[in-house]
Amino acid sequence: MDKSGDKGVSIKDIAREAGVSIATVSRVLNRGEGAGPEVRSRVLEIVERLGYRPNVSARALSGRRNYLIGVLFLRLGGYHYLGEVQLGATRACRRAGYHLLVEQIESADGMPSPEALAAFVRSAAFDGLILTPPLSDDSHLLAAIEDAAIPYVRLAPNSDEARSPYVWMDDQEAAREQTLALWDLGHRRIAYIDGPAGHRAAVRRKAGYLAAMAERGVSVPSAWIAQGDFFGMSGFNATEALLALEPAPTAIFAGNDEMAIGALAAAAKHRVAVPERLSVVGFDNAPGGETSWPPLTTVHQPIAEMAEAAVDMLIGGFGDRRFRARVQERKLDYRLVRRQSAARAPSDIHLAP
Amino acid sequence: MDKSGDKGVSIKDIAREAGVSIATVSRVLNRGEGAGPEVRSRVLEIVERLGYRPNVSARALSGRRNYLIGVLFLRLGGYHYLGEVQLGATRACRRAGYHLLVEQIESADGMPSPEALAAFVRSAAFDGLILTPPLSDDSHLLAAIEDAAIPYVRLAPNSDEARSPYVWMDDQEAAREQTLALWDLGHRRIAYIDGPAGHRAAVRRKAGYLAAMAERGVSVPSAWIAQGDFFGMSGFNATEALLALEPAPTAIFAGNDEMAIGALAAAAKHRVAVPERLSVVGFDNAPGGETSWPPLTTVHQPIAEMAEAAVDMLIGGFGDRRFRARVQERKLDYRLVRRQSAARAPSDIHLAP
DNA sequence: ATTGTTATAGAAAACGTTTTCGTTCGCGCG
DNA sequence: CGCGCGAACGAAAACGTTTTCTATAACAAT
Repeated sequence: MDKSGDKGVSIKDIAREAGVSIATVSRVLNRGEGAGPEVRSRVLEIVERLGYRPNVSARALSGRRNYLIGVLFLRLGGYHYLGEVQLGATRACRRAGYHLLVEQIESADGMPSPEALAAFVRSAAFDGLILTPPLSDDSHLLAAIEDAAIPYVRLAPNSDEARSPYVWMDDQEAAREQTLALWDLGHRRIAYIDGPAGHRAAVRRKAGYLAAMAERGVSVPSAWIAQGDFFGMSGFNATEALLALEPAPTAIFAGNDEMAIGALAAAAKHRVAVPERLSVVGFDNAPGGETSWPPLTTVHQPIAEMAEAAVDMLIGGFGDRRFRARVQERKLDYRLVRRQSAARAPSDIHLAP
Repeated sequence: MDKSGDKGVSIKDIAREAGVSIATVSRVLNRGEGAGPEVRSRVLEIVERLGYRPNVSARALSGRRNYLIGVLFLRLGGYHYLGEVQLGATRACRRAGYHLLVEQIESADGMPSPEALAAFVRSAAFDGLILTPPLSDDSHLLAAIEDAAIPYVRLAPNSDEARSPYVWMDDQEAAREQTLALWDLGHRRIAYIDGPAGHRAAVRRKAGYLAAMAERGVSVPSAWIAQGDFFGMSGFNATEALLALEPAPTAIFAGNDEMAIGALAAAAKHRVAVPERLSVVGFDNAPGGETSWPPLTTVHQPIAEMAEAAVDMLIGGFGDRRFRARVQERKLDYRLVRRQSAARAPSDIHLAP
């Protein structure tokens, strides 16, 4: 099809064909201006015809931009979050001609070594970085990135909000609403399964739960709050403990869907009917919640959209020298997803006519 | 800490510090030879001390290599596969100093447009590509990649095995074993939920199921084979249909775990006790299978290891001009995971002493 | 008419490597 | 003693861009 040699067509080929210098071609391509309209359209036409694609490496080497955005990810729970972030970020990158490099950090214990993170930050020449929780709050990492002077946007940071632009969702308000919805179904003994300490989502969601309970004048016994880690197994274990309580809670609010699904499994094991005797609700709208039995009532979190917004923010800020200083913030909406794992509290039956 | 200017230390800094030319430094770094032992150790020491990292772009521009490997992924079911592939591939890349670019292809219907794929292949300068199913069998894509002369390794290809190196697992044998295990538990009416047409894993697993049934002299009624698409919901629907059969199957083998979990949900909905009245088994060892109730009997597929092997194969073949021609193949082992969703067939009870 | 200003466009430097091609030097061999 | 040869290393070209600097032309303002 192409009569050219072996490797791709370069800017020189375009310049020769159009009878102009490579500088002109470059100008036309990067900023529309800087060339006469006649020359511009000729160059553009030839670029199209020859299927010219700028060499990323050369471009990176020469100019400031690398057209590369990195996402740092630490696995915590399943891959749903990762997948969605990646989907949204890829979308935004493609739109702007950028590429996405996702690094999944492995760590035996909770946190990866600061050196590993710093090494990664320096290893590739990113134009910008997206940080996902709980990395959004890793101060070593933040320092390393700032040291390298790389612009970054955080997803759902839990602290130091003024430190960088960020994208978030009101986890606390959503959890409050979710709790209140249980209350309105007649539940009074509502237990909560917490996520890992320090994780933003965990902290905020618990705060929302507590706020709702306080609003209704209930003081929450510490036994009602079980510790989890966002993995399904912890939800299972926590629920077994919660069900052994006397009196047992009539509803369990799990900090994320994976734990909620674990809770469902524990209830099934102990033959506690859901939602007849126990209501279970989660948070995230993870895919497993649709095909659990009963299907899970949860909160939809627009993860892909958040990632998309973060990348747009990042790319939009590239011209800006003082990007980091001028902190922007973008808040996205949640949505309650009512399925069948939550229903009226059993004690309510006695009150029925 | 570092007394240097703003941006990183370059090969020139090393050369100056060591009192040699940059050519020498480059030689020392790339092939250990080409310099005297005294000079070599001096250079190495300075590199270490100054924390020098070669600039990827410059290296890419100059040499042949770009130190970049791409993974093409089309979502089918959840993100478990993607996450694991990415984890394994990242590991292998990091070991060899490469970077990984994951592209998640979106598509409304089954397959993405050939143009979109071709554009992606050309867009970034990959040294090599990893293809995951079902993209492993997309002939348009394969042609585009070969046209661009990019080495590639396929994960679990379903056809044209001689076309490129590939990594696989014996899905068929595993499915056969899984089916036989159900047989040995006394099950005779074993139904199967198939994956999407054309998907290698679906095809092979079904073949294994059929082979096992044939081995035991059972002719499988077409009603026992339900059509699914690897998403959980399809397993749910298929199971409702299967349970309505007369006589109903005593065991259901779902082509993947997500569908198996859907099957569990359908059983729960219809109050069919698992595993007492119905056994359900899956395939993949996805995370949701651990926290379902009952925990799912399945087959562990070493996805991360397969991806790791694929990347190693790719990088190992880079020196090799005729990489594609000299087809290698690497087979990894599966492992049956026995949990509690499968047990002796109910009819067996009558045969008990 | 002269000067200043602006738009257009080319020449060339710069980016940080790898690699090719020499040059120098020491040394074994005739 | 002279010659050739290999090892060690430096000079410089090349990779494909972006960007700065400069030159020219066109045109407005004096």
